[in-house]
Amino acid sequence: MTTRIQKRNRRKILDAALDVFSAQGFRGATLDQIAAVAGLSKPNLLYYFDSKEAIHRALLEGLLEVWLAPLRAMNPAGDPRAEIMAYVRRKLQMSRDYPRESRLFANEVLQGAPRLEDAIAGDLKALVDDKAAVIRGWVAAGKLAPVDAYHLIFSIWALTQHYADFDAQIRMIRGARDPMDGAEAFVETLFERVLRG
Amino acid sequence: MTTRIQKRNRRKILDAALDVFSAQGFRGATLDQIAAVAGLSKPNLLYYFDSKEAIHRALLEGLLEVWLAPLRAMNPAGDPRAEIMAYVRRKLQMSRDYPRESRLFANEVLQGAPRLEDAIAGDLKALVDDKAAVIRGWVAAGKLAPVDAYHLIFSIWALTQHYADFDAQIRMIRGARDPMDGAEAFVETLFERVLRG
DNA sequence: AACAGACCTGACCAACCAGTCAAGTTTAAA
DNA sequence: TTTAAACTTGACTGGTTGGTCAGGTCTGTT
Repeated sequence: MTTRIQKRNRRKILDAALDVFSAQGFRGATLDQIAAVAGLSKPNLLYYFDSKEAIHRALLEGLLEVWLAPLRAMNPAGDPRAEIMAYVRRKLQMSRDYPRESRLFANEVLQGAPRLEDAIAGDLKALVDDKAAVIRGWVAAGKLAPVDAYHLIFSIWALTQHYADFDAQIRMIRGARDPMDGAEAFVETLFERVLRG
Repeated sequence: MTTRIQKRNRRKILDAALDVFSAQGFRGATLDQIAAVAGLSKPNLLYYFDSKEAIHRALLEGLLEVWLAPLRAMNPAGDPRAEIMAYVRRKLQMSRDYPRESRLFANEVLQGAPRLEDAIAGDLKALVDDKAAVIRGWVAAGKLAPVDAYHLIFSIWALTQHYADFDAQIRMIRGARDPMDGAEAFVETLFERVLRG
């Protein structure tokens, strides 16, 4: 049974942890920082979660489904180009709406994904293999320009997540402008040309 | 005056530091780890470098020029499409040859580029602004399909560096295969289609 | 109001980590 | 071979950090 207070505080902790972990990485983040952002004391954090690891694990677990949802939504029965473009658009929207989540994953993967190995080698790989097969099917049926399915997926990840993950760099280069200004149009045009063949 | 031993040990330290910093980030790396990889004692590291910061700074300084070289080599007097494709190829080659360097930068930028602010807002921005102007010139002269210069450059970075930075993820999904197998062909085809208009 | 359980915290601890230092060993030039 | 400078290190220090705990306060139920 979870109380009203538990719900509120767990949410506060996870939100603060997302702030700090995504900006500093697991090792760089401290419980004191997370506690300060959450507006709670450090021992109180550890009243709700067993350890720093446990907070991080809870974050990743909660996020994984959200993160995979856009790819999962790709419909094998739909129009190939429309389905892929819809996926691209959903991913771009996620970079805009959830940059912290993107950076949390990026930090993790960049450092060898020690805490995501099971999820990536399991669920994620299965999903990608599945959707890659769908794309290969579309190509084989002549409904799509010939394209390597895995690299197509990787390139969608690379382009969409770049805007969230390298936000600091883009800001410094583009100045005050919204870092994603024009990004959607560019990326969509790019993939349209790729899929047109 | 630098002795033979100084030269060898500084090189050993920087190579070990590149290993450790690129895999763990600045905060995650410890001098003990770097010392162990370098095969030297921790006090000995600090005999050659003033601090952990100083090692990191030396790495970044040494790398920046190498990192910017491919873009710098883009020749305004050359053939637009050939110049851009040559840049793409050089960047891909760097992802393959220097993945640790790519991850070192990625770690840094991901965490807000605190130690690279000057370099990014200075040299890098100036170079990108310059080359973006060149690309806009090519477009204006009708020598290149209309394309946003900044986003074109960002997309080249995103796609090429993704293979180095997210290597762990790609390995887990693609298994034993070389993570970059087919990447060159895919990325080159992609940009050829983008530039063809 | 009284009670039980949930919630919260100051003070503390052990491990870790960057950096110091005094005292050694090695190197190379004379 | 001598010698001075260059190099190396075990032992240490002070600060940080994840985590504990005893004892407190708050909350909701009867």
